[in-house]
Amino acid sequence: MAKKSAVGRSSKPSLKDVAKLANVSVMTVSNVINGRMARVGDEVAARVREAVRELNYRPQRSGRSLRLQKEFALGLTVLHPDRRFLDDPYITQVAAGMSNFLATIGYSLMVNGLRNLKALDTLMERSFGYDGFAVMVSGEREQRVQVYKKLAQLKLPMVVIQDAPPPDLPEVSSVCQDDGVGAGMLVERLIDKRAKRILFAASRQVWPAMERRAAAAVAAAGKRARIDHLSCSEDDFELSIRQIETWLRSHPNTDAVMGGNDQLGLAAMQAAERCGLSVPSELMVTGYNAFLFQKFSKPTLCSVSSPAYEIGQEVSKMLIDLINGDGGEARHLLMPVSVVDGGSIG
Amino acid sequence: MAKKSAVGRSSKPSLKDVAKLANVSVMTVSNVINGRMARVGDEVAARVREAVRELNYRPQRSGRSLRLQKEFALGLTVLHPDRRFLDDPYITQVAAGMSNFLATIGYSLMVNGLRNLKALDTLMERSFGYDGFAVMVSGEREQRVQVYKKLAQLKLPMVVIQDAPPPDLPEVSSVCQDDGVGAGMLVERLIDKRAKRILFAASRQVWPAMERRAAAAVAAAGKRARIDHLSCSEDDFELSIRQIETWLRSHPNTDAVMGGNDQLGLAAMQAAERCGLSVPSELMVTGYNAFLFQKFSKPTLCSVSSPAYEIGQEVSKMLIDLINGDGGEARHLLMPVSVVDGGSIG
DNA sequence: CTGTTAGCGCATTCAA
DNA sequence: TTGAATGCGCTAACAG
Repeated sequence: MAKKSAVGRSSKPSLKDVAKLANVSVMTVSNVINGRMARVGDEVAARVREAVRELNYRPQRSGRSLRLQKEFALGLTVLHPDRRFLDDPYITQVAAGMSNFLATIGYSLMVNGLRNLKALDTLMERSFGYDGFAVMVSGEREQRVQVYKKLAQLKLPMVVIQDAPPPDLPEVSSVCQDDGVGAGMLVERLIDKRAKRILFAASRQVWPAMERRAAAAVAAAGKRARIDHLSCSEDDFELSIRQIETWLRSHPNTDAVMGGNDQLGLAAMQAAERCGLSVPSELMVTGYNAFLFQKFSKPTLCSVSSPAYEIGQEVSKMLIDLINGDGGEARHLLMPVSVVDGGSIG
Repeated sequence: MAKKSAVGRSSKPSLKDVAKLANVSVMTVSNVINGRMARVGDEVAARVREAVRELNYRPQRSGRSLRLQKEFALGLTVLHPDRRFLDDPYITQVAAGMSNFLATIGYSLMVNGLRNLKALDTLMERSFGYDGFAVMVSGEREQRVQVYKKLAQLKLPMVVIQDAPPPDLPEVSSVCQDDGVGAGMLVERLIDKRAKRILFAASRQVWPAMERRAAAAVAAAGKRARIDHLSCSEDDFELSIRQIETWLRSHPNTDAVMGGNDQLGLAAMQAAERCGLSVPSELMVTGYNAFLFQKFSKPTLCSVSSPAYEIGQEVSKMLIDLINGDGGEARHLLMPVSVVDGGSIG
């Protein structure tokens, strides 16, 4: 008497069930399902399709994955201390871009929020359900590098979003938007309008892209204008306003505030109002990324449009190429940006 | 000579590789990995762990899934015509709540945006990588019901978010926030402040929750106040403002505008300003859901706090229970809400 | 054109 | 305490 494994067969129908009902072999069913019609006669195919419909059969991913050694999914991993890691519209747009692109090729998107390095360790001990992943990391450069190195140990195709991979990981690709140019264009506009002293208001939680924007602003200003820096609480909007307000009161010769993103730009608008400064005549304000918020103020915020959605698409394409072995060298994509006009600079 | 299958073994290490290196059987490795220490000697366990580290072994999900007939993942499916289906902060919070809860039990979250019914058909033909899913659907009730019925054919655990499942699907659970109470409380406040005529500004893209808010407002007002309705373009903020502005100009006796969400509340604030109406003395304004936006206006928007994040967590728990067979009857959870004060009603 | 065989990685069962 | 056998659902390769 043969030994019996105790694995209950799935309640879901399998190829075998369909094959039995249609009176064909499992391979024939597989061929029909996967559109290999050259290998199946029309009449048989019809019978198979009928059986599929009758049983409400749908291929099971785990079997296919095991056989083909592919998970047919990509991951999006975000390292951010706030539990609402998905709240940032930037991340949201990247996720939508990835999900929509992947849907066209039968892949899925798995999202992962990690609040700290410990969560990363936990994640890494587990098995993964994807063939490659994109990663967005907040925090200081040193910590970010640590994260990238750790993730690289997974030996999975990986693309870094909005940051430069560390130099000792030459095989890792990246996609960034051209924030150097974006911030530079904003500074030019402000200087054109005779700004001599500009405050760059960043979020306290460091994002690499915001650091780049700040650095680019300084570089673009050169000796023509002075750029000050302030880091503001990110999750407490009221606090951000007060921090900028305090700064404006103690530095009354400030001509403009550049927000590291649109939220901070909006905070600056309100800070100006509390100081009795009219925008743009007495204080100019800019934002960055121009998602939903950009139009929420009056006058509307001058900002820079972000290709975050397109970044999601490009990242996905790069990962798919890497998975299929068409990757070649690591690529570093720089997506163009453009200024979105708004009354906040006149 | 034995036939050889052409399936290349994975480049990733498997239990077999670890077993060979540690000079034990695969089962011993499996037992160590899964913490079944009662079945393994300490010395052997240490040897296994060393081998695991050396090979950088991580269990492969596909094998485990196939064996246990579980995918260890849940899905979040959103039906919304905009490609930026994830942009709404509501969805974002639900996703974060799900993802964070699932991370604690070793599950993953897969997100799916569907722009129309055709995309739904495409999705349904494919194999799934999850054991159950939550669904948020926009559109008219009739279309929504059609979607729920179709999805129910998957025979997977399913929970509807922010809508009532159709009566002929008694096995489907749901989670809603108590928008009847929320909208009612807002109306009470407005009537307390002597509002007689109130405009409810909804988005043109129908969401069931917004319909409920509108209906609850009418019910709460009774004969004490008149509730008018306006549907506004959702993605074009400037257009929303103009639509509300037009309405206010032609109905000067309006006392208050209730926005179906905070974006619409903000649009109403700007429309008021364009009409020269001061808020709240000449026109009161409320929003709904109180995510990021609520504080963006001056005065801040009176709104209703949404437990969207908690909904994400509850939905996940319900789905996990259903998957584990602890489900019992269909449950219909109603999450409490509370009013968030703001200067926009005085 | 259709069927048979084999094995992907894992965990349950039973034997040693 | 450890090992061997078995099969979950699927598809490449080959045989008929």
